[in-house]
Amino acid sequence: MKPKLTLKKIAKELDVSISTVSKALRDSPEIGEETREKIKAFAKHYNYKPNNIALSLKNRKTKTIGIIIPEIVHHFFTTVISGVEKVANEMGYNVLVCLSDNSFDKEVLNMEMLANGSTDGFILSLAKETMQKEDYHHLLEAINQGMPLVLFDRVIDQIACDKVIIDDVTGAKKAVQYLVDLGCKNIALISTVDYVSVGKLRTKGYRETLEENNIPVNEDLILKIEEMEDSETEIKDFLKNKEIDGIFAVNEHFAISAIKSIQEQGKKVPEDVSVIGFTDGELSKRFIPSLTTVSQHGMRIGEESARLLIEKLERTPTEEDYYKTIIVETGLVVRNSTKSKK
Amino acid sequence: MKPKLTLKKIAKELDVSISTVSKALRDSPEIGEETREKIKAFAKHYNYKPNNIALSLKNRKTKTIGIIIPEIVHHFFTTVISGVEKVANEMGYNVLVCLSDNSFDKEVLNMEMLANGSTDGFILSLAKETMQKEDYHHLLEAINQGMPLVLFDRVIDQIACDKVIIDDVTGAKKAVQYLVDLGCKNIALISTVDYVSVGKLRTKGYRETLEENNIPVNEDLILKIEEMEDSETEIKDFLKNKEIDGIFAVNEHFAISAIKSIQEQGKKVPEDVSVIGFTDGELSKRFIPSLTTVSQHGMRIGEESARLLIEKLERTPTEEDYYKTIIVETGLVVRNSTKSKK
DNA sequence: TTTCAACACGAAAACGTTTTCGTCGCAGTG
DNA sequence: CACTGCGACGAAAACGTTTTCGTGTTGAAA
Repeated sequence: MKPKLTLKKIAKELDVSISTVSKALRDSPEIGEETREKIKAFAKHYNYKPNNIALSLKNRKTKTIGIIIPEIVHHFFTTVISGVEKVANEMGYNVLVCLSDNSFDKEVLNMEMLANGSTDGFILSLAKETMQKEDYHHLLEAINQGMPLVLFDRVIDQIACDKVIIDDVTGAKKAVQYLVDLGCKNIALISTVDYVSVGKLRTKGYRETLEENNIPVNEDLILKIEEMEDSETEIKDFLKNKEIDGIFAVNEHFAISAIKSIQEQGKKVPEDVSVIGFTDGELSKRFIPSLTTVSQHGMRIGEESARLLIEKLERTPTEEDYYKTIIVETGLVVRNSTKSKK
Repeated sequence: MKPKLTLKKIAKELDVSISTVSKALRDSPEIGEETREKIKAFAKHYNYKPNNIALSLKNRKTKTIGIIIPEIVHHFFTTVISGVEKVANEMGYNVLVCLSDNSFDKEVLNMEMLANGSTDGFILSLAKETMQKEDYHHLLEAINQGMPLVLFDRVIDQIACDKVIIDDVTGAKKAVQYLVDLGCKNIALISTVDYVSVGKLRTKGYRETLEENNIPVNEDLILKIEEMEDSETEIKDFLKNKEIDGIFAVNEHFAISAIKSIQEQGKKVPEDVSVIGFTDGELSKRFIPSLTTVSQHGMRIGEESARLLIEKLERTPTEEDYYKTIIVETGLVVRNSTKSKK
């Protein structure tokens, strides 16, 4: 086990000064050709790699970006990570991934851990608990310390920073309109509680579409779920004895639970009931019947977030500060959980 | 935007020396009570946090561990990450996640990125391409530089380091034996190519179990899949015109593709064919019929890996080096893709 | 009054870089 | 010969810590 090679060791070995070694390796014209070649040959031969920690300290930047997500089980978030990774690595950045487990405290803790030098900036999707508490002091603090912040997916208006979102309202509208066009008259909505912005916005799209089509909104057909754990039984109860021919669910899991319940009732999907989910994950593809979903392009979201963040990181400090919000459009992926259009 | 508070600034502000501030904050008895309290009050009020980079440089350790995984779409890997995160955070470590995308080059690149100071040690599951090339110089190099390494899931014997694996052979045996006990006579195996150790070992379990039950192994009933992309059609072709009543697949996806194909043939699962998969992911639970699977406890694997790594990191250098291999047992989760036992 | 601990604090080195600013020797010029 | 200029290199500061080793000031003991 040989300890890592440093400039100092090279310098001693070749009997020159540290500065000379540093300059030679960076191709400074100050150094004579002979010495330069000698040093470079030596460094290459012994596989010298500069120590990133020292560089970070010197440059006051780490070339890594932190991404904090509420949960990794959602396939959506994993595709976002891939997108961030892709762009970040292209630009020479590392990516540090942390999980908040939807807990406010863990989110704060994670940010504090990363803010003390580990990271140049953040990409994050807020924990459910955070949105509930509406306590954003940790975000403000980061911004205040000059750490750029990009919010994605679960964002809030109150914070001034770059944001990458999908158009939830329009996405929901596409889905519900599709159901209406299919001839559905009684369309149920299975959503999350309103403090998750996603739930609120998709609900909005649902309502607006119905109104636009002169279909009265029946509050009995709207279910708001608080706890993921109980969702399956809640949905089952909700669908009991209801006359519906269409369901719009705000995520895969709800959609699938709904289909199961429908089938247990002896009805068929899509013949009797058409179901559309949100978020195009592995489940949607593989489930039988495969799910018609609103697809949000996680990869794109990750890429855009990373680009936004790195842009902020690399701009000269004099440049004007202004914040962008990028909207990544959604698509409707039609599969087998909806009737085919005639 | 206020720049971060440092010891130096506190020192200047309070008109003491840097050393005094440092000592006061670390409760050194060298410092008089009055000064100590004054400094601590000031630091707390202005929310001083030591700079991790500087600490890393000084201590020559970063308190972060890097985890490199081949792909994140496998739900299994995400649970491993959670396990690592959990233990790591408990012990005051950060976790840096990188994806190799199953590419040898990306794996090497990632390791090089992390090895230069970003990380104290590695937890990794080898890329498919790496196992194919059998080129492990990057692993050896890391070990050589004194960076502990823990391999999990996809491991190789040639490298001397800590390992966390599941007992693939036994896991496969459990599954196949279960099928045999169900009365299946013609059990097919859908596996990956042999250089993925997982594929090889599970195949071994399959063969052994059949032999133990005096069932001849029929090579025509064994499918080895190279490319995930083509798996669906390959499986469909494979299952055509075959008299089988049981299938053991080495992962969820293969199992589900198999079920789909079976159903398209007009046969029923589990009435006509019982199917067992490997890896208990979201898909297995949600699919209809829900999948009977061999469950490998990713969370446990992650936890054990992290524990192993941190143990190595924190042992005093004089202690004897020796390597452990931890085997995390598998379970059989019985669901609806297999006939019920009579 | 001198001497010596004990106390409270500061100076400086070290971690591994980069970069600014010397400095030294030598060649060329007048 | 005296100056200038330049090529080639080194010293040192800086990034933010921790820690070792002073050092100056007390108060008390001799």
